[in-house]
Amino acid sequence: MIDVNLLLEDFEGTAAALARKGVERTSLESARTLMVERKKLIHQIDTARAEMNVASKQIGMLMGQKDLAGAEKLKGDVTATKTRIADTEVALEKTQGELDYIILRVPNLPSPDAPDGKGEEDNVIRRYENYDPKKYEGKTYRPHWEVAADLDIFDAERATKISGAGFALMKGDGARLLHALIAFARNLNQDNYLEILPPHFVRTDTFTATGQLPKFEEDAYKFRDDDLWAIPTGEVPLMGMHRDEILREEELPKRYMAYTVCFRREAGSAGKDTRGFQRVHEFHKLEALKLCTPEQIPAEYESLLEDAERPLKLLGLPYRVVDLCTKDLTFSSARVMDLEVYSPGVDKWLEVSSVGQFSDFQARRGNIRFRRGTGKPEFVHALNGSALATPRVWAAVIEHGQQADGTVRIPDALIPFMGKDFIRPRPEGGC
RNA sequence: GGAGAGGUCGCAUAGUGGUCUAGUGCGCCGCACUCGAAAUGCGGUGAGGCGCAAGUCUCCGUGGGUUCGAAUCCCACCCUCUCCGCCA
Repeated sequence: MIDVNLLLEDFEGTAAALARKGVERTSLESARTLMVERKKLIHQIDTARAEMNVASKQIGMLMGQKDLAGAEKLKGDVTATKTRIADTEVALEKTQGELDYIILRVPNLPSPDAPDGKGEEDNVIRRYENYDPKKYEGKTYRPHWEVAADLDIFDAERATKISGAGFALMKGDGARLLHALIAFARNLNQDNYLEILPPHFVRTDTFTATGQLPKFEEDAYKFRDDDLWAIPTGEVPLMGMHRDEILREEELPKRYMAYTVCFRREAGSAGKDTRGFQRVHEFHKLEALKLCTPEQIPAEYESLLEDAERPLKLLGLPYRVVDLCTKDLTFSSARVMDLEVYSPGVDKWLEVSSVGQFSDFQARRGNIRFRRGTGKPEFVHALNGSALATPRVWAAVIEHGQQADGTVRIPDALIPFMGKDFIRPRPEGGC
């Protein structure tokens, strides 16, 4: 959530920044009015409570002096004050509820550096890497699901048989490729990130603190008998780790990575990008996340972007870096660079990583702070991105490595993790 | 899953209805003493809200309840420890 005090301290500036994300000025004005009302009510309640505390103390003194009549009289006064407090509290609760409703739906302020725009078409392509259009001219590239089906390393029908639509099942070298990709990426980052292997199921309070609820409730898997949710990304447990903590400035930046399975219901996206391996309910991902001070953001963001690009470079995949415009930024992000790999099989650019700055938007929700010396706690700033997301990178390796004879060439960098240089059809009867 | 014990201001502890606006020790910060340090002494030492400020309100695992008044009593839940049972 945003800092609500911004609405009182710098309403015009805040409204202008949020307008770049398409936020209506009227809802912000309502929030500001509610803020003023809220402060007024809190002041009334505090004053009344102070009266009550004094009176209660006097009652204790009178009782000690055996002045029961005096005590009884005061009790009556306190009861009246209590009623008044209760009434004001009801009003406060209502005001707070209305304020929360608005504020929880206000997106993060975009970074001043983020390009202006009205939608996807205004995103700015910063650069292309390893991409030469001529390389694909006059050549036929089959989509990954065809190549994979012929090699029998991916079995969508049986995945559907056992779990329903939207699930993947990998076989033989397909499964091996997935593990190789993850191991490869973990290796690349092992010196710069502390690896965490977190739980995949988290409690409602964690899910709420990291901003998944209420917004993504429809897209999450919930357990029937326990208060647990299946994580849609490793970001959830990683952000949850330091919830309600005050870190020391010297501890920052914290750099974490976590390999997790990610679970998403993808409700409402049926039929969209669903072919092959592009959108599934369960996939594997290595997530990188950093917590830092505001001053550390530029350097940490740059290195995070490099870390997200490195595997793509080493795998020899053509990709481009897309600077998302204000309107295309997600709810909680201030700045995002999408990494999109070119898929020659479908002639499309597919997002494989979103490297984002979230400023203190998430930390405020999760109450993650740090302290400079003996100063007041401040909220930490968060950055995160996929260090490697398997479904799409897996597909890209298959498409780019496909050979005329139906085999798939494994990129050199991946061979040590794959244990072989080609994926070939399995011999009949062999394992 | 069953039985028992317990969760207090960074750590350790005290506190069983009214100077607890939570005491003490350790740690930490400041000052004094010192050439400097140790030791010692004195003072301070959490988070959040409201307020220009003085100040004030809330927080003793969480949420309810009883009471004029709750760390303290009652209920539910969460977590930790010990023992028993069950089980990869």
